[in-house]
Amino acid sequence: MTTDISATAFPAHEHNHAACIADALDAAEQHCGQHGLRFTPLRRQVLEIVWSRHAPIGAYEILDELRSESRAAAPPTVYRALEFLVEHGFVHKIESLNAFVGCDRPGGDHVGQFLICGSCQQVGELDDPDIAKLIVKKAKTIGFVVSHQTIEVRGLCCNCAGQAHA
Amino acid sequence: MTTDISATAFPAHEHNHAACIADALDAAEQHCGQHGLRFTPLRRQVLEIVWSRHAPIGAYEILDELRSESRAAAPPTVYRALEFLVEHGFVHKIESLNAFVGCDRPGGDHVGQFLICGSCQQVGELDDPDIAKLIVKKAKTIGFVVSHQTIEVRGLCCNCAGQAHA
DNA sequence: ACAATTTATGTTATGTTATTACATATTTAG
DNA sequence: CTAAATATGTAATAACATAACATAAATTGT
Repeated sequence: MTTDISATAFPAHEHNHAACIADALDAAEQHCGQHGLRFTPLRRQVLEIVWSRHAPIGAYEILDELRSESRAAAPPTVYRALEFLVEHGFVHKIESLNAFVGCDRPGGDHVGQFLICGSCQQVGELDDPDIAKLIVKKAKTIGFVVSHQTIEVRGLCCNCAGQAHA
Repeated sequence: MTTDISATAFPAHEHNHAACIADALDAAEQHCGQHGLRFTPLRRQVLEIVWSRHAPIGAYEILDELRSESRAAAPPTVYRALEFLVEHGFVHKIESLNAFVGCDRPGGDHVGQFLICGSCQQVGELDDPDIAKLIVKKAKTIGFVVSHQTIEVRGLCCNCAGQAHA
């Protein structure tokens, strides 16, 4: 069993979140530099807003935040920045919430398996090749060829599951 | 490997679709009878519309269809019927499409694993306990307790994958 | 059979999420 | 330094979903 847990998996309450943000921005900046992508001020600003917490944020909340940071913005401003960030793996969309979370592993070719805590709303990301492979294998038994997987799991995170019976 | 393929998995073009619909309506009616649920004319009508094809249908398309069948309807009419149908497992929502597909196995306690063909748009449903169990097991390794899984897979179905290199 | 209650549906309005279309500005390449 | 490509600004609207309240129909207890 080769479980590979992302660094975004349910950090403790007291963790140094400023460092999370800085690391994510640095990783994005580096990736863009290496791949000839333009990490513009707007894109950086939107990514920083997405990373303001480890929980999904909606496009219109990002919009409000941009405006409160006194940048002219309308929905396309946000959706275009998100499109870029999602395309290059800096952000994932949580389909079942119509909201977005940061990802600290640029490149975007991995399968995001999201664990969404119903109590604290935080999202952890499992990037487990065993799960991905099993799905490909099972789909193949009925002749289905997989190109992309959306996996979003509800439940209680390690922090909140413990408190439940406290 | 105990793959359990749903009857809703990519029927051939020539299949008897009227029978699909009839079976689904019968199954729903029977389930409701056995569980004291009210399978009202509206709910039956909406379920029938959802079953009109093996591809997801949006709420507003259902609404249009209802109106064309000369029933007074507004969005809540549709969403309330869908809420009932989803709750009891007659219909699933495809989160990544904001659309709905029929399910022929009432009860609703199974994990729906959806295979969405990018070519013909049809949706097959895999209901594979191995996948579900593996996800629960992997989540547990980081202390996450699973309550519900959303699995939506893109790719090409058995009919369309073959044609690709034709 | 009838009133009380619950459940389902009708109706209007509005909230939320996302895109189209076109103008302007900025960056990159020749 | 111009031309082309890319990114952003702006206005309007499309697509998806729910809130709130009125009415109708079915169920329950008497």
